[in-house]
Amino acid sequence: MGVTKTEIYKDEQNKLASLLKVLGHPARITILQFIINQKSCICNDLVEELGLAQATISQHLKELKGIGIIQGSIDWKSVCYCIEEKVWKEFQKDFNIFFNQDVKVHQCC
Amino acid sequence: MGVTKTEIYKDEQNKLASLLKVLGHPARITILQFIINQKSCICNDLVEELGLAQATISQHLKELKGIGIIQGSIDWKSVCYCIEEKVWKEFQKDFNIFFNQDVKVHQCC
DNA sequence: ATTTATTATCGTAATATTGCGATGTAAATA
DNA sequence: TATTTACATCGCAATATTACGATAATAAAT
Repeated sequence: MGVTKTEIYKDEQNKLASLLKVLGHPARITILQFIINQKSCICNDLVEELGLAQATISQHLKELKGIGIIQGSIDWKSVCYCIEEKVWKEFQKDFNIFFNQDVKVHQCC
Repeated sequence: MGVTKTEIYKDEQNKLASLLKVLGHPARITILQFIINQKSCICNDLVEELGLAQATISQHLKELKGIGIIQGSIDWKSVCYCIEEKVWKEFQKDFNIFFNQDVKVHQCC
């Protein structure tokens, strides 16, 4: 075993879970914050900032690109990574639908 | 290797990431939704609803309890799982701080 | 054409997660 | 006391993730 049984869930649940999973790593949270804070969006700067190997940063960037939340465009001789606003806003919406639900307490609690 | 280097990140980043990681599984999303929807909060009902083994459900519930988002109290001869409202609201706050940031686009994008 | 700079990918070792059956535990019931 | 009910925990096999060094790949500079 060891494989998540995605087929037993609704698409919506699988989608939300996979977004949260990608965001559920401190390196990727840090990368996103660094990009958002406008300090820079160059891969090498992230390597210096985080102190992880370049291969590792590249791998994390790939996962973030995979969910579409960032996008890389060639700028001079580097790649500039930016937040993909449209996708970011979709995520906000998905998260809000889930987290801003009315949470009622049961009788037994 | 294979170990996340948590020591290189800020506590805040590690905390947010670990919350998101726990939520980043479709079974746990489904369990939360099921509890929220008031249908039931008994472990056995979740076993039937999701179609996973009882041991597996129990494990997922343990992880959710671990971040404090749910709480189990003994009700008759079962355990009633409920959303821990205070923690849920803290999470909402943490997530909103992160996701509702102003996202500006760089010059190069 | 060669070198340099920047990023991506490959292969691998260490570790973590997922899911399950088997077993343990605790309380209610017969 | 023995049995049943409802969960929790253990131990395991399969798979996934994390991080890294080495090595492409690409484009600019020399």
